[in-house]
Amino acid sequence: MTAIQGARERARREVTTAIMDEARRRLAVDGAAKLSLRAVARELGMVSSALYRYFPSRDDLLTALIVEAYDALGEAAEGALEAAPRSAPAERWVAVCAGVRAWALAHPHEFALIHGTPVPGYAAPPDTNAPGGRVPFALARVAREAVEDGLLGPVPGGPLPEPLAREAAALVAEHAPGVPAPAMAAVVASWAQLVGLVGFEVFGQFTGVIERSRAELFTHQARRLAEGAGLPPRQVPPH
Amino acid sequence: MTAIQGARERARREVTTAIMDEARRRLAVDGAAKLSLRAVARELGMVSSALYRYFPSRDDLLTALIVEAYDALGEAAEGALEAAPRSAPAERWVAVCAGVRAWALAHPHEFALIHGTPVPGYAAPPDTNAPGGRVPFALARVAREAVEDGLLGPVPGGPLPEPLAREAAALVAEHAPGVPAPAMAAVVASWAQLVGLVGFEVFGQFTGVIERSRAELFTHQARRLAEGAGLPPRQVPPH
DNA sequence: CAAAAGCAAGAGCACTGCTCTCCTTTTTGA
DNA sequence: TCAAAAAGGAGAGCAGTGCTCTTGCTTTTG
Repeated sequence: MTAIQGARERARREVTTAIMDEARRRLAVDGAAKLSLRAVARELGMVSSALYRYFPSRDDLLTALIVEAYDALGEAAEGALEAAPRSAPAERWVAVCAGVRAWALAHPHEFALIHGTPVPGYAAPPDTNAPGGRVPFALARVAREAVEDGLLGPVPGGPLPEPLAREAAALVAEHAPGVPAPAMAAVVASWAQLVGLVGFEVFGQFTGVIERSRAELFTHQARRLAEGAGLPPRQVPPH
Repeated sequence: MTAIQGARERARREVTTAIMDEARRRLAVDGAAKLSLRAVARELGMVSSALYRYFPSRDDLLTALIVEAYDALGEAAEGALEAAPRSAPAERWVAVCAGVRAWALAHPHEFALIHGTPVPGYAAPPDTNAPGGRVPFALARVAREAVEDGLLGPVPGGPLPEPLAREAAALVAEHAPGVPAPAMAAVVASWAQLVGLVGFEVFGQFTGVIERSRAELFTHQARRLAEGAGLPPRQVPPH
């Protein structure tokens, strides 16, 4: 009525976010695989066909939710990074890992959306690449800033085999200048292993194996991943 | 006609395995989420309702496929274990990891079935527990036999925090007598991290990051996981 | 050899993603 | 100012889904 730039555009934004809110809610009930456009529309008091004015297909709604989830997870990781003191790289690394874990446990269905089984026939569009890179970037940033501060120690595990050294060097050049290639390889692998640890918790695969000390096991392993990237523990033990 | 124990029972077995074969085939096409009983029945030249004589619901068919996949993966891991010489525990460990990876890459949809997003509203029945434990058991067996042979070195990472030490000790008592608790905790965590590494490859999350040296990265990390469990590399480097 | 059990077929229910046509409301441009 | 254009909503319809129920036929069993 009074708004600049048209009431219609504003209404469109509102309906769009209402759809995504409801979709996120239904995600937690039925899961991504059974996310139903009709159910979302019904809950919103609109007819299913009207929903196609906002999202051309079910997969496009999914894509929007995926991007949103990647961004939320990335924000959790980056937030944990900012909050940790730069002088203790290993603790920063563990903080990022813990941030990822906490977000995933609080949003299991959205975590499943981005790190569970990919929907067959659904190819993640390039829009998801940048937000999907935020967590590994946060890990790489810990390594990069440790290098800048002269806090990166030797990376255990010996020299990298040839093709891996080359690819790691390419990643270093593009995303984390100054970081040694073995540390970069460790960052990438740690990312996958971190998701593995978190996924086991979120998907309940530790049931009956580890029940009461999952947080401890996780932290313990996150610390070891940090070591693997050349980030020494708080005080170097005398050997 | 002539068979002992009835031709009917034999026919039932044949039809059951034909259904599972076709379902596995369709799994590779449409994925677990879109596995359709009707499509399976259609391909087999039967009507959909007839299929319910063999599997009371779609989820029961899924369960049968899950158990089968767990067993196949477990067999791959155990086969790799048997083939590796007992005198080199770290190499055995890496061999088990490589066996898991190879099977997963060869059967991505069946891997997704057991280590992807759990189907909402579907609780894995207890039948899946035993086959699901075969891979971690294989890893634990490497540690256990290394202990028996006096080949298990010190486990890095310092002492376990209290609740974790207790749970790890319980696992040791039940499944791997003689293995130190820190090594057992490392085994369990390695299992999750192994699945994380493999999952990233199978689900394509390394796309655009690591392309040509995934095997090298994987082996490198599997070796580090072995170290984390107290399995020393082939020759201890002089420090 | 009749009764019982097993199995296939088909119709039907309530649901899904998606398309198309109709109609109303809002925005836009001359 | 007012008609043309764009946008959105409603409903019917298509082809597909999991699953149930009834109807017959065939095999097994007592």
